[in-house]
Formats: sequence, C-alpha cells, structure tokens
Amino acid sequence: MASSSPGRVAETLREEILNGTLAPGERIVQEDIAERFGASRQPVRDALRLLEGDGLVTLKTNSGAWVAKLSESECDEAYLVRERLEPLLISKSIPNLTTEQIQKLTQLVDDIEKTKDVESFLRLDREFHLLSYAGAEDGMLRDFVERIWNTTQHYRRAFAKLQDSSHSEVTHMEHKLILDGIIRKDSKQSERALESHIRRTRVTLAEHKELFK
Amino acid sequence: MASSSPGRVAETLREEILNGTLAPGERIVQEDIAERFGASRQPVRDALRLLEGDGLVTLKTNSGAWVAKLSESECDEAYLVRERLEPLLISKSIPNLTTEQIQKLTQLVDDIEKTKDVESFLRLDREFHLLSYAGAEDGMLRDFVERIWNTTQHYRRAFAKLQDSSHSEVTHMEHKLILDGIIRKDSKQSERALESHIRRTRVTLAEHKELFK
DNA sequence: ATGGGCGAGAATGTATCCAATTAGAGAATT
DNA sequence: AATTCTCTAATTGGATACATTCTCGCCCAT
Repeated sequence: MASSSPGRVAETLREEILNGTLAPGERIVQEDIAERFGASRQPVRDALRLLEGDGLVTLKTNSGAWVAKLSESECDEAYLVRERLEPLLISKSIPNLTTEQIQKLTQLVDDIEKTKDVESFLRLDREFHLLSYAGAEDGMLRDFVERIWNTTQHYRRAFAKLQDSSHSEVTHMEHKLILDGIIRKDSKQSERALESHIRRTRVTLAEHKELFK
Repeated sequence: MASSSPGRVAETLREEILNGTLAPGERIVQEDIAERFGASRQPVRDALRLLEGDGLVTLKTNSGAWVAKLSESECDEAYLVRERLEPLLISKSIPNLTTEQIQKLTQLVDDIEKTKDVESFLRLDREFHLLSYAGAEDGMLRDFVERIWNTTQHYRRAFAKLQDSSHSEVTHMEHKLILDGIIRKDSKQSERALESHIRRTRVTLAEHKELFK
C-alpha cells in the first residue's frame, strides 16, 4: 500500500489536529490509527514520533500518545517567542517575495476583512501570515515559527470563536500596515507592525483565562 | 534488557554527537547501533526519530540516517535566532535563580577565564549559559534554545579551536557583564550584554567561512 | 459520597522475519 | 580523466508475534 508511509499518516493526523477534529488532550491509540490506514503499528509509531517533533503530540513511554495541550503560561510564552521570531522572519522574506505573492497577499487582506465566518477567518489569516514568510529560505527559523503556529492553532480557534464576527478593526489595520511595508519593501515597518500585532493578540488572549480551563 | 530503551540509546548518541565522536555528515547505520546496545533495530529507529526531532540527525526515507550538518547560512540564522531568544529566556530566568546557582555562575566565569583548553572552555561556557537559564520554567522557549545549542555545538568547537587559547578578553568581559546583571537582578543589563555577546560571535564566525567547507 | 487500592484487559515496547529500495563499486563510454 | 550506467550486496521499511507495562473501572474502606 503506497499511501501508508509514516509521512502520509502524520500528514493526515496533523490536518485533523489543526482543524479541530482531534482535540488537545485526546488520546491517540496506535492500533486504531493503524487499522484506519490499513497498515501495521510500525509506521504509525513513526508518524507519532514525527508529530511529537512538531509539538503536536505528546508521547509517554509505555503509556501512549495524546494530542498536545498548552497551559496558559505556555501559550503566553508561545506569543512572546512569536513576537521575537516572526519580525525577523518577515524581514528575511520581504526582499524575495514575488509580485504574484504580493498580489495574493493584498487579496488575502481584503478577503479577511470581508469574512464573518470563524473557520474562514482562521484559514485566511494563517495563509496570509505564512505566505508573507514565503520569501525566506527554509530552515530552523521557519520551522520554529510554523511549529508555534501549529501548536497554538487550537487556541487561536477558541479565541476567534469568542470574538466571533467582531474581528476587530484593529486587526485589519495591522494587516494593512504589514502589507504596506511589504509592498514598499520597507521591512522595518512590517517588522514593527507585526510585532505590535502579535503583542496585542497576546495581551488580549491573556484576558481570557477561561480558554484554558 | 533495561538499558535498551530508545531514550537511553538517543541519550548516548546525543552525547557522541555533541562531543564530536560522531561528525556532521557521518552516516549512522541502524544495525551497528543496535548491536552496540545489544538491542534490536526497533528501539534504534525510535531513538533516531527522537534525535531527528532534536535536529541532531537527518533521516531520509529508504536511505538512512546522517549526523545533521549546517550550512554557513543556516549557522548564521541560528545565531540570529539566538540573539532574539536567549535574552528573552534569561530575563525569565533571572528572577528565579537561587543563591547557590548564582554562586556557581560566578565560579564558572572565573574558571572560564582561567582555562586554556578548548574542550574545557566549551564545557564550561555551555554550562555557564545553560545554568543562567535554569530559573526559567520548562517549555518551548527553553527547548528551542537548547536545540540551537546542540545543533551548533560542532561549529562552536571548530571555532574555539581556531581561536585556540586566545579566548578573547572581550568574551570574559561580556560574561562578567551578564553575571553582574544576574547578581543585581538587573535583567535588562543581562539581556543586552547577552545579545551583544551572541551578536559579536555571529559576526566573528561569519569571517571564517572555511569552517563550512 | 469520597478516596484509595486492586486486578483484568487493553495498549505499548521489542524481537524477528521478509520485502522493497538504495548506496556504492566497478565497468564501459565519452 | 571524468562521467554515466549497471548490478549486487547491504540497508532500510513494514508485518506479525510475543512480552511487558500501564490504564481504567470496580470494589472496599472510611
């Protein structure tokens, strides 16, 4: 069976964790997954180890695997790290973004402002930010940033649902400031706007401790 | 056999990669390792996956495992990330360092200044910096920082050998400035001294492209 | 009702075997 | 001499079976 390599299993599970099908704290049983993919437990174990490396799954020896969970302080830490790393990443990306990518970014900012649906907002917002980093070369920095986005995805969803359709005007302004810096190749502006953007989210998030109950 | 869990195998291999027994680019054969530990290949595979997650080993499907290798630009990126993350980490650590830990740090700065041996310098320098972070809670931030220290260890060694016994006076001054901030609980000072320390190393390292040949 | 201990059952860890794939050396061609 | 090609031996990936360990519900004591 060609579709049973650890990579494929991991990819599918990653999707399900990110889109919320698998909730944080939920247990993952090797044999169940193996059966789903018509494979043995071996590739599943490899897949789980891959996801552990991504911070999406927590493994405990002789015990099992669970979808990773963040505490309130861990989530706060994640945002503090984002504040420091993402401005660096975007500054490395901006000089190499193509015209097509910038065009797409412009459209995304527009689409994000229009959407009132939580899932669409999450998807578009993620696409906007990750695409704004597409000009940076692959490497540790991008890995770290993507890892943080993945491990905090669930909490971004919960937070977005809380704010519901009232995705603040401020968010859209921040996106526009980031985009403006990108268009004018003014990395410093994008860096600062992005830092403020993340910082504001962190502070706002800290006001909703109930998300971690 | 109690000593054959993936954790133990990974720990031993990690040691050997860090102390230079296993060089970057060197191939790792599953069966050889398995034989060394008197275990089967199964736990070895798990161990290799663990090390891959730590960035110490590179796996290629159907091909094998190699000790991870950094290019010049990847190494530069590592130091740029350190510049942003370690000041944050030390600022989280300083408020919680115990008197004993600070005493130990003071002694380490002293020992580092006295040593003329490359391996001792590496060990003490590593111990000093990591101990200065001991007050910070466990989490993603510390994981990231330790991972960078591990993946760049080999290049730090090569660089130290190059400078040999002439561990510059500047390095010791920087250590003293960091320590002074720690003692006086002046996080800002330690943050800035640390940032300069890492930045200077990055710039100096960039002048030695021959290390990546 | 609440908390702790206990045991049956389920899930994980490890070994071994077989199939699939690749690395690497040597030959042939340019 | 350098490069490409081919083939084989060696290595990795996956499945199955068995041993080991933990989870979770149940029971008992308080």
